[in-house]
Amino acid sequence: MATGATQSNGTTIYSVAERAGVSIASVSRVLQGSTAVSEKTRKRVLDAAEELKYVPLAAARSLAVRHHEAHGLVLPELSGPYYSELLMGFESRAADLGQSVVLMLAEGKDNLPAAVRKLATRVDGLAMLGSAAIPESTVTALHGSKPVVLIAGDPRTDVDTVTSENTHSAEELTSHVLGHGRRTLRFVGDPDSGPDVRDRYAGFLAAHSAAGLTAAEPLRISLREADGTALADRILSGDLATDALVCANDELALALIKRLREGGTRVPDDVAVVGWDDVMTARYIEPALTTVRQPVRELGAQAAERLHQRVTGGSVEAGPLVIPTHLVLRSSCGCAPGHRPDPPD
Amino acid sequence: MATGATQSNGTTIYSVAERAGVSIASVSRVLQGSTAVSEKTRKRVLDAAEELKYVPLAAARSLAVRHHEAHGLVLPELSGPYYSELLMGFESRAADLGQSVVLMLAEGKDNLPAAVRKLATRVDGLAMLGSAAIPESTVTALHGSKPVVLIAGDPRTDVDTVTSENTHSAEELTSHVLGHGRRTLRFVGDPDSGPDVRDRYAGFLAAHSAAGLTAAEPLRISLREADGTALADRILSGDLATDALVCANDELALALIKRLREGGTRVPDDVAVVGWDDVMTARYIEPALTTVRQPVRELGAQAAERLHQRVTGGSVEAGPLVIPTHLVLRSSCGCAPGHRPDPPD
DNA sequence: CTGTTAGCGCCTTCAT
DNA sequence: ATGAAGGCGCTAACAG
Repeated sequence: MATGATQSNGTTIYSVAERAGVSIASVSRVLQGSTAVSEKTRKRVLDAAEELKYVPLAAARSLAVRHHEAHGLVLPELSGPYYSELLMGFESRAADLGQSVVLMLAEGKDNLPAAVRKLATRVDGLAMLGSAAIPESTVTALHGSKPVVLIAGDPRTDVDTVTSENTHSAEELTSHVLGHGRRTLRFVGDPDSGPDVRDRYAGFLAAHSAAGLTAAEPLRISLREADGTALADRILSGDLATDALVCANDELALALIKRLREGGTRVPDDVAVVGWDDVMTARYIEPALTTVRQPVRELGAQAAERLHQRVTGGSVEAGPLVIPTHLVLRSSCGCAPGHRPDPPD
Repeated sequence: MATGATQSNGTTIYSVAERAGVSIASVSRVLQGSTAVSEKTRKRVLDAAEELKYVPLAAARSLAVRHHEAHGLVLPELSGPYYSELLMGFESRAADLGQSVVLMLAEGKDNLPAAVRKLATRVDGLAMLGSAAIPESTVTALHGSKPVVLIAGDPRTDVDTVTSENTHSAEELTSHVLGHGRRTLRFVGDPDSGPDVRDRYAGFLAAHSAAGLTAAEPLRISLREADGTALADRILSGDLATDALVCANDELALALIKRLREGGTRVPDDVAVVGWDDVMTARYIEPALTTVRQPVRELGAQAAERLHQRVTGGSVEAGPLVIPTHLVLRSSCGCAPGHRPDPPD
C-alpha cells in the first residue's frame, strides 16, 4: 500500500487515507459523495483532503470509472470570430456540465484521421465541424465507438448534428436586395465548398425563383480576403456586370467593398454588397455592412449539451438541431444609413 | 486476462495481442518502439494493430507512464483575434510535440483556482495568461507540483514567462506621434489593469521624457468598445483637450475613431488616434489605423515549447522570453495615406 | 458504516 | 527475443 510519487500535486488517495486514519475506500466514498459515511470520518477525510489539497488524478479515475469527463472538439482553425465564438460556447457549456475540453485544430495536421482517433482516446465524446475535413469514413468509425456530434454540417439522422439555419435567411436576404430594385445579383462563394455555402446559395436561388427571376451562376471563389480583392478587380475592369453582390461571408464582402471603393465604384449606389456572419468590421466599414448574424455561441453550447446527453446516455432528444439566424440590415445593401438601428451586441 | 469493453474503439492491448498471437508485452514493445523485437512478431503486431485500429487508451497509458502527454492552457476568454491567435500558435506547436491541449476559459468560472487545480490533474504542464485572473498563490502552488509558464504577464525568474515587448514599442509609437508635431497626447487605458497596459504607458511616458515633455495623466478606462465610445463623447463635448490619442488597444482606438468622426471631428487632422494589436478592422477603417503588431501566434508557440521543455526536463534554456513587436504605420497617426505600404499579413 | 480486494488498460522489470 | 507478473491511483463490489 506504499504509495509513490508524481500525482498532480504529489498527494494520492493513500496520503489522504493515512492522514485521516481511515482506508482509501472511505476517502473515495466521501469524495464521491456516495454511500453513507459516518459524520466523523467524513469530516476527518474532508479535512485531510483539504489540507493536502488533494485532487484525484484524472487518469486513474478515468481508468477506474471508464470515462474521461472530457469532451473533444475539433475545429478547422481559429481565425475570425466564428470558430472562437463557437469554442467559447462549447467550453462554457461543457464546463457547466463538469467536462474538460480538449481541443484540436485540423489545420496543419498531416494525418487528421489518426490525430482524431488519438484524441478520441482521451474523451468521452467528440464534436467536430462539418468543414473540418474529417473523412466520412473516420466519422462513422468513431461514431460507432463513442458519441459524435457534427456542427454546421449537413443535418442528418444517423449522427447528431447541430447547425444554424442558412437557406431561409439567405432567401430573405436576397429578397431584401431584390426589393431594393437590384436585378443583376451575383452570389459570391463556392456552393461546393461546403454545406453552409451550398445552402446559402440555395436560398439565393429560391429568392430569385420566388420573384420570377433566374439567377446567374455563382462566382466560385474561396472565402478569403485575397480572392475577394481579386474579384473586385475583375469587376472594376468591367468584365463582370452586377449591381449587387451576395457574399457567402463577411470577409469576402468586406474585401470587395474596400477594393471597389478604392477603385471608384460607389457602394451601395453602383453595387450593393451583403455578407454573412456579422463580424466586428461589418459595423466599422463604410458603408456599414448588411449581413446575417448566426448565434454561433449558442451553436457551440448546444453541441456540448447534445454531446453530453449522448455520453450520459440521457434521453435521446429530437433529431437534427437547427438554430435560427437573423438579418442585420445596415446600409451596404442600399438601405439608407440609420434606416434601421443596429441591434445590441 | 479477459478483456472487457469500453476503450476508445473497443480494442485493447489484449485484443491485439490475441490477434497477433503474442503476449501483451510484445505488443507494448513494438508499439513503443522499445527493446528489440523479432522482425516477425513486430510485423504480426503491427498488422493486428492496424486491422483493429488500435490506439492505446490515454488514461491507462498515462497512469502507467505517469504523465499525460497533454498541455493545459487557460485563457481569459476568446473574443478578438489576440487569444485566438495565441491559441492557434499554442495548439500547433503542442501538436507538433505530440501533446494534446486541454483548454480552459477563465471567464464565467466561479471558482477558478479549483478549476485550474482540476485541470492540472490531467495535464503535464500548464500555460496561462497573466491576465487570466489566477491568484498568485494558486500559481505558485501549482508551480510547485508541475511546470507552469505564464504568458504576457510580468517577466520574472521564479516561473517561466513568455511575453511580447511593450515598453519599447510604445515609446517608439509615441515618439512617432510626437514627430507629427502633436503635443497634447493622451494615453487611453488603465495602466493598473495589467502589465501590458502598464508597460505601454511606461513607453508613453518615456517618449515624453526623451522629448523633454511631460505627459498628461492616462485616461483610465477599460479596453472595451463601449468605454471608447463614451470617451469620444466626452471629447466631442469639448471638456477634454487633445490632439492625439494613444490607445492601449485597437478596440478602443477603433471605437474612438468611429464616434469622433460621426461627431464631426477629423481624424487624424484634428486628433490622431493610434492603437495596439493590429486587428483586422484596423486595415478597413477610414482612416486606416496605425498600430503595433504583436507576434501573438509565435507567443503561443513559444509558450508550448517552453512548457514542453520543462515537462520533459530538457535543458533549462534562458530566463524570461520576450518577443519583439513592430509598428504598423498607416494614416490615423497623421502619416499621409499610402505613405507606407501595408506589410503583408 | 468501514476495510479488503479486485480490477480498469498499459508499461516494465524480471526471469526464462 | 518473449512471456509472466507487479504496479500506476482510483472505484466498486464484497465481506464484516
